[in-house]
Amino acid sequence: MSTRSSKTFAVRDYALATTLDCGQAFRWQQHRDGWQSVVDGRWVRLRQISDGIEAVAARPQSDWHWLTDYLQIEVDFATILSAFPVDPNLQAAVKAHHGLRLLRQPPWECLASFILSSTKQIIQIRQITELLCQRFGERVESHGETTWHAFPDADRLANATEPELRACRMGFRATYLLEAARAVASGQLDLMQLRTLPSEEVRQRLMDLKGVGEKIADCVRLFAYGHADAFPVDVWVARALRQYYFRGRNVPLPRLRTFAADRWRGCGGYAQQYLFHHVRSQSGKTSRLAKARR
DNA sequence: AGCCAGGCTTGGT
DNA sequence: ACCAAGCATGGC
Repeated sequence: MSTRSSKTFAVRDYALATTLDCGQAFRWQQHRDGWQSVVDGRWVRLRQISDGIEAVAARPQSDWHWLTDYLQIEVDFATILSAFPVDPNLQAAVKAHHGLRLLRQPPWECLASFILSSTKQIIQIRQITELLCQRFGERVESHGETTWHAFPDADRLANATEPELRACRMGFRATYLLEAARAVASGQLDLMQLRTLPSEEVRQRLMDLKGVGEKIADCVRLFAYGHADAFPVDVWVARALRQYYFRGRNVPLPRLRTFAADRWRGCGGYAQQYLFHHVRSQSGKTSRLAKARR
């Protein structure tokens, strides 16, 4: 078995930049032609190359499973698409963002990040997460100038104080994060065990936490546990659904959820990510156009 | 039921 | 330049 600090993964139909920067994970930073972050406590730099992804770690790795699992590079893209019902709107989104993938994130980091995400915009979630990692995460070995920290584990955060967390500018979310950290650290909530439980039960156990509603529970189901049916509905997805399927009518959230569950059956997760990204990037375009016209 | 709770970015004026 | 809106959860 080779142990080198860099490795090339052959993978087709993988839009690395879009995948890392589309609001499912919050710690990826662009660096020249690549992307850097900490995955499961290991610093890594990724770069899109022809027919694959090149990874550089801080030190030699005999086993890259931590990364291949995170990136889900074994997933066959065509299989995902073939599960979608015929749908011009979704087809347009898939065409525009071909190769956008879902990541498989470590459950605690995912849960904590999305607790911090409530009523926050992506850029702010990044800022809060960065502060949290700098102040509470273990320093990790890396290449380059920047210092990197692991995402702080639940034990560490369970021993933090609410004011310390608030100082990371998370506001009222501090109590929710602290409660979640204590539940996980004490073993009262076993995130590993959730892997083995049925979807509905996972959802319920997550929603038992204060600060975790339907949307955030579904984000964790989708991005950490890989539940293909999870369909988190945030403002953007709601906007996309109303625009594409209800002629812009003001359809209430619960109706949108049942609509999505019915339309995509078990495979709404990927559809949701495409709709989310598509409607967001279109919104950016149209507002820039509106500005340019003036 | 409707408002508030951090705070930072974006968009409209 | 300034000001409002957005954000998605729980508590009052």
